[in-house]
Amino acid sequence: MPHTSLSDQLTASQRRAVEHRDGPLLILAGPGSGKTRVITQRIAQMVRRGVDPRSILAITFTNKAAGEMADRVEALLPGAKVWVSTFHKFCARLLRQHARGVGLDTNYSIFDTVDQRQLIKLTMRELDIDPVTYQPAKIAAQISSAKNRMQSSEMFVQHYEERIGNHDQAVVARVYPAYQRALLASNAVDFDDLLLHTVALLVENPELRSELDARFRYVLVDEYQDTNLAQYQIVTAISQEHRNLCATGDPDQSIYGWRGARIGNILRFENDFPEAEVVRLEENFRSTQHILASADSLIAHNVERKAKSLITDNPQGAPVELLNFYDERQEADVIASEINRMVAEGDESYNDFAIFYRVNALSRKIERALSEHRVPYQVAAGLAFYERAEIKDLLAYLRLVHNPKDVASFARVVNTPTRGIGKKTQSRLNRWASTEGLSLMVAAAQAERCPQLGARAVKALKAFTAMIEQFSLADAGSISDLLRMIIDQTQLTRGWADSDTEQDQQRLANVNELVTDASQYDTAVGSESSLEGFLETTSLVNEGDSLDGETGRVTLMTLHAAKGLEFPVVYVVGVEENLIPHERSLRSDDWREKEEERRLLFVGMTRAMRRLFLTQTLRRDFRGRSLATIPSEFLMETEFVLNNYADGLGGEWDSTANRPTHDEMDQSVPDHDVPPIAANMQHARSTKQSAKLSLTTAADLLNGTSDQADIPVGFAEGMTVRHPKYGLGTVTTLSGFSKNRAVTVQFHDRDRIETFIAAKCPLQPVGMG
DNA sequence: CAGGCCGTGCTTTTT
DNA sequence: GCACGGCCTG
Repeated sequence: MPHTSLSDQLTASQRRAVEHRDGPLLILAGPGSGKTRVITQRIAQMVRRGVDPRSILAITFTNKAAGEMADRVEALLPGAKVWVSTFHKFCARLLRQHARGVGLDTNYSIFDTVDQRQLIKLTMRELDIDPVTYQPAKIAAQISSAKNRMQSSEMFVQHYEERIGNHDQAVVARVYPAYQRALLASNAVDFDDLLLHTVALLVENPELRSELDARFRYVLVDEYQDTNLAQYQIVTAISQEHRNLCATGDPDQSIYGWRGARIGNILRFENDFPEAEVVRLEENFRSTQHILASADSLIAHNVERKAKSLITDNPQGAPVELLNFYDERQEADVIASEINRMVAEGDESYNDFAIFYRVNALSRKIERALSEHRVPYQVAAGLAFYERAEIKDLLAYLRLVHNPKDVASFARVVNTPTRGIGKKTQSRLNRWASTEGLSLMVAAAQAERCPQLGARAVKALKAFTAMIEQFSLADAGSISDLLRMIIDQTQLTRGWADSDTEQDQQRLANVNELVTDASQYDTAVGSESSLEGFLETTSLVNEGDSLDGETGRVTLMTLHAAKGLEFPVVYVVGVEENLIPHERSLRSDDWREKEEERRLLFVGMTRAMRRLFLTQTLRRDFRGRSLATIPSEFLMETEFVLNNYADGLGGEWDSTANRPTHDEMDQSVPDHDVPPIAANMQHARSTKQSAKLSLTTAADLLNGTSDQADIPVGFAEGMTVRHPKYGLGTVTTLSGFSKNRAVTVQFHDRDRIETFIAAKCPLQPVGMG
């Protein structure tokens, strides 16, 4: 494609981003603004202007994003050697070359979360810390979060000793250093370490840093709003002399703060690089005007952001609809039958639909309704291929062959399948190996020297090590053959083939798939074939990426998983207080957490191209109990028309099954009344009519257009109130409508924060301030 | 050493 | 409400 016509297809700001070559560049790209296209064209443009492709490094977070970008660059510049990689893969490569610099051997293992947990558990046992009282997963999370703050074990311990920490921190202060030592002894790193070791490498070796700075003269980072401290330091470290750092992202789509991502990194880009050019991509090519206006109105309520407008030439489209249901059963049934109706009318096909929810737990009831209504669907969740037990087992054999010090892999397979090396034997071997200073494999090979072990255990251990030692890539010839050899000798799949349980058949199929993967790898890399390379792809690649767009199925996923995708018709279910915003963010004293929740809903809404439905119910099952819900405070910040199904007049919903009669509803839910917001909008009940309706914000409704005579409105933010039990407090938030109007109070005594239903609580207003 | 029973404790999850 | 992990029994 000649580049004149190419530029013609770009908007003015897109062109500015594409044409920009030297110096820092910040691309603030709103949802659906053609960001990936801009980045890839920019790379192509740079190369056409004489930049050496090998001096360009493009970094993404996911393999999927990296793959897409690589494909698009390849299409524009066939054969160009631009390095497109994920952060973790980039660091893994760098560390292979400089492993010694951080105390590792080049054949180090990469521990995933499961390995990590296992090693932490092992470490805790050695420290005599009860893994029941202190859950390894939680300890692991705290260690990971410390690492995200770039707090080494030494720093954590020091920090802990300087001020009195709590019980958990005392445990972490003991486990963290021991865990790091165990990792080193295993010649292994966890995901966080890949980044941290790289930072250490760059800090401790100024000459390496400047070598990389010079080698990667042009650095592009996608989704910059999701970078954590370590990633930020890596990127900035290699952009000091050659300050051609191009950061792209959208602060409004930062939804991984809880994993250490720092929205501040993108917000302060212009401080870090004062000479930066800033390009805003504000034109949206995805959604209708109604959808964008509604999403924009929501996100405008965030304080921590860069103001950015969302504009589109797309048609106005249908208004965003808020569907109000009696309960989640009805919610799921109506969604399922509505999808069927729209498909039957020929407007849409199943793969045009997506259903998003805040927590995975919500998917179950939707899935059930979809199958009952014969709606084909796929769930974007479940265990990733490489996380399945049988795959991990097989890979652990491979890892142990490659890195015999790998404790997690040893522990995983030493008795899988069972070969008489039980827990007792293992812990005796552990203890002995650590006093003797031997790795587990070496200790097991000379188990007869261990006085605590019985003859049978010794025999089993020696047989195990002898078996592992005869596995070698050189002898097997290829990785797939090595895998076949392992499967054959270990009898890992014994019994599965004859078993008629679905699970065993699935396991067998998975194992076969791994062998197929391996042979594909073998042929793809030819003589370069190495255990290292194969293991690296399997530990850093997630198969969950391969969610298909053309399956003819409705897609279900969490709001987090939805980022970066688009669907013609989107349902966001459970837009209720405590779900989104999630209760945890409401309990937090950090207001930023609620803003992240708002961004999460924003991300969900902006996935929609033509139709967007938000849903809420009056009651929802929560941990086995059915509770009255409170509408999400975010609803008041969006624009929608209400389509009420909970009043028995409901729209198109005529499913006879399981629908509560009015009598049932009266009995079971004393406060099931249609809120005024709904009553006010009863004419909005048919989906087909909605396009004719005028837009109303929930806030408008709340401000008196509706009949609310019986509602106590006497609360305001900032007001001081008295509670008979909790004493004085200050009203921090008001949310919900009508009878669901809720008041959140921060009590002055201690840290108590409580939310009440305004109509029913014993709160006495005492005055303002 | 497997299979069942009970108690616990619950977001999100790019790598 | 359900899933996972630990513990106990056959």
